[in-house]
Order: sequence, then structure tokens, then C-alpha cells
Amino acid sequence: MSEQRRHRVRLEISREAARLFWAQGVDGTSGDQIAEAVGLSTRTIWRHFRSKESCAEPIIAQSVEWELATLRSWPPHRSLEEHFATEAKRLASEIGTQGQADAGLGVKMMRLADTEPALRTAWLMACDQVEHELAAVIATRLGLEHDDLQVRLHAAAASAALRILNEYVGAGLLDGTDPRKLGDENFAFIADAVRTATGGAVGDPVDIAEVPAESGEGTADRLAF
Amino acid sequence: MSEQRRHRVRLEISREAARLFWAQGVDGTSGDQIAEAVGLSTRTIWRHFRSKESCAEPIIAQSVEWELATLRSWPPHRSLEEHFATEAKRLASEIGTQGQADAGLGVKMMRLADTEPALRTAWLMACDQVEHELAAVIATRLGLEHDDLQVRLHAAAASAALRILNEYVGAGLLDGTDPRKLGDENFAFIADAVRTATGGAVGDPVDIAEVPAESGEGTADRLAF
DNA sequence: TGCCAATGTGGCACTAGGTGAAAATTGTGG
DNA sequence: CCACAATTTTCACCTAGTGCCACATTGGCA
Repeated sequence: MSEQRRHRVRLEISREAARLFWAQGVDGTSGDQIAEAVGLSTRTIWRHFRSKESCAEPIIAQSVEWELATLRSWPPHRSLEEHFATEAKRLASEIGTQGQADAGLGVKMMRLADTEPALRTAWLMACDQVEHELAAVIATRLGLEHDDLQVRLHAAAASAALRILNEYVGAGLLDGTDPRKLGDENFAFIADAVRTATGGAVGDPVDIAEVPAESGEGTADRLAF
Repeated sequence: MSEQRRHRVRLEISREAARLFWAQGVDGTSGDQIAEAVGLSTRTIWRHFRSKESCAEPIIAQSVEWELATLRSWPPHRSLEEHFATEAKRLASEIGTQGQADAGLGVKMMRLADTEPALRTAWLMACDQVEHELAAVIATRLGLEHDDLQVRLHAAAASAALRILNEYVGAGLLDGTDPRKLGDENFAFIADAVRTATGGAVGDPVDIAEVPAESGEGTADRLAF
């Protein structure tokens, strides 16, 4: 089965699972129900997902995917707010009704995660992945290794800030905030949150030329071992 | 059953479970084995823990408990490194062999969490709780509400930094670092990491008198909704 | 001391999540 | 239409976890 095809099937299952989880809770939803809803046998569900809760992962992962993609394509010479703003504009024109529905489900799963530990896991794991990818991005921007302690600290703090903002915005949307209110000034707020969380090290444009000169400056020489 | 007694039983089960998890993996350990190791019936284990993996929670929670307790008792007029240093000294004189063994098990569970998703959950959940308690601490230090967006951002970033440092130090200890090398200069490093993650807002002494004047300054006026 | 009530524990049957392996179905090139 | 591989289904089976009732232990009280 092609990787793409597999991804689509998983996503399809995930949609139905998320819908059922939201409608009747995780405990109140059985594997059989998910299978019936998506029109596959139960066994096939377990072939695609190791557990019931993990059925929600693709829809959650997809809701952070654009953020991840945006961070991956962040050119060194641009500021974070600039890049977010242009990418958001591009995304807005590309996203279809399916994408909007998925985003809605993603937000609902985020909300469910507040009360369903099994889903909170999935959400935290998704954020965990953001953290790792962000470490790579930060490492290249600062000219350090991706497992440098300072890089890991910055990545963890920044992705934690992004998580909080995601939860905040998501909660707002579920409570009836008009999505059109999400304007450019919010990207400035997000970028500043990242700047604050990283002590100003991440968020501004970096000059390619000066990066090598700074390399090593941020490493954890002071930690005794 | 008294709350204290219940806590002790859970901890006892957790010790055996952690030992078995470390020795033979989570999947390789059955509920029956844990029950036998601790001398209780399997049924009683499930009365105390909702799942196999959650048996590791108390030992993990305990390993962040001293950190939590230290943060809770952080007086406004002291810097973070000062407070950590004195509390660590006090702790070192109080901790017994049992406490040391538990700390060792806690570090091992942290390490296992790298490969065992079920345990990573427990670890992230423990960190999640640190984040919440830290929010309360930060709120009082800054004179803001504990659910203020700025407070949540600082708490998330700071606790993420603490998590990374925990993982880093834990990994070091498991790889043979001498525990005695954990001196005062490390507390300065930790405190600086927290300072960086919070844009300098958390870590230094705060003057009680000036707190009310600053209240409201950090709120998220700029986010559009 | 002896009784009683509350509460923790054990045993056992049972549900549900999840897997292994072979049969059945679907898809695909000749 | 056939041969063949890839996927799905069917079915037996395993283990984590629950409901229920009987039993044991504890602690209060006369």
C-alpha cells in the first residue's frame, strides 16, 4: 500500500473516530463502532492503529502540521511574524472545506484532551514532535548542533509557548470567537511569545554571515558534567 | 483507608512495578507479576491503579515532588538559585536510603520513557502538573491571575526548561556521572534557564511593595479576541 | 473481652482492546 | 480468463481491566 494511500485511510478512520469521541466520549466509543462508521472490519482498524485513542492522532497531528511545515520552511533572513503572516495567507487560499472540517475536529480533540487523559497524551505527543522539529530549525538558525543543551532548552520553551497559544486560540474558537478575528497582529504576539521564551534568541531574522562566528556561544559550559 | 496509608501502598506497588519495568520492559511485565512481587492479588493492583503503566506514576511523581515542593515554598524576596541551593542542602541531609533508591528508579523511568510511549505519557503528565503549580507560583510573584495568558506562557516555558534539565541531568546520572558533581553552580544554570525562558520575569527576587503596581502589565491585550 | 460495622482484599466470571494466522476478497498484468 | 500479489476479513486466542460477592481485617464501642 502506498504511503500516501495509507495516510489517507488513517486520516479517514481518524475523522470518524474523532467525531464519535466528541459525540459520546472516548470510553463510550468502541473499536467496533469506529470500524462500522468507517466501513471497515474491526481487525483492519487495529492494523492501522495500535490503540483506540491513537485513532485520534492523525487528526491532531494534521492540526499542528501547518505550523510544523511553516517552521520548517522558515528562511533565516525573515522574522517569525513576517513568515507566519505570509504562510497563513497562502494557506487560507488553499484550504478546502475538508480542511476546515478537519481543523474543527482537531480543535475539538484538543478540548477533549482536557478531560480525557488518553487524548491529552496524543496532544502532548504531537507537541513533543513540534519540539523536536523546532530544535532542528533553531539549531540551523543559531549554527549549533540540534542536541546542544541550549538549543533543546530554547526549543522546549518555544514549543511550550506555542502549545499554550494553540490551546488558548482553540478554546476561543470553540467558545464562539469569529475566526476572521485572527489577524496579523496575532502573529506579532505569537512571535513575541517565542522571542520571550527563548530570551530573544529565536524570532528575529538572522544574518547568515554571522552565524558561524556565534557558534558555540550558547552551549552549556557551565553545567558541571 | 487513610489517605496516607493509601499513598504508601501505591508507592510500594510503584516501586516493584518500576523495578520490573526497568528489568524486563513494560510489555514484558504483566499485572500478575507486579501483584506477586508486591505480595497482593492482581485484583487489588487494579483497585489501586487504572492501568499497568500508571503503576509507574507515583515513583515518577515523587521524583518531581521535591522540585514542586521547593517551588511552592519559594519566598518572593529570594532569587531562584539561592532558594534552590538552600533547599537542596536541607534535602540532602534529610533523604534516606529509601529516598535515594526511589530517586534512582525515577530517573530510570524517565529514561525508559524515551522508548516506551506509555511511560512517556506518565512523565509528560507529571511535567504538566509542574506547569500548573508553577503557574500559581508565578502568578503570586507577579501579582497576576493564575490563568492570565502571560502567566501560562511563562509557566509553560519555564517548566519545559526544567523538564529538559531534568532529562539532561537524569541521562547524565544514568551514564555514570558522579552525583556529587551537582554543585551550586548548577542551580545558577537552572535559575538562568528559567530566567531566559520567561524573558527575565521569573527567577529574581521580587519586591512585595511593587507587585500591585505592575499588575495587569503582562496581560494579553494584544491578542485580538 | 466480645461484638459489630466499615472497609480493604481475594476469587471468579466476564467484557473489551488487541494480535496471529489462515481464508477470502480485491486488484493487476499477461 | 488466469495467475499472482496485496489487503481485508474471519476466527481463535491472549491479556488488561471490571463487576460482584464472599471473606478477612481493622477500629470503635459497650
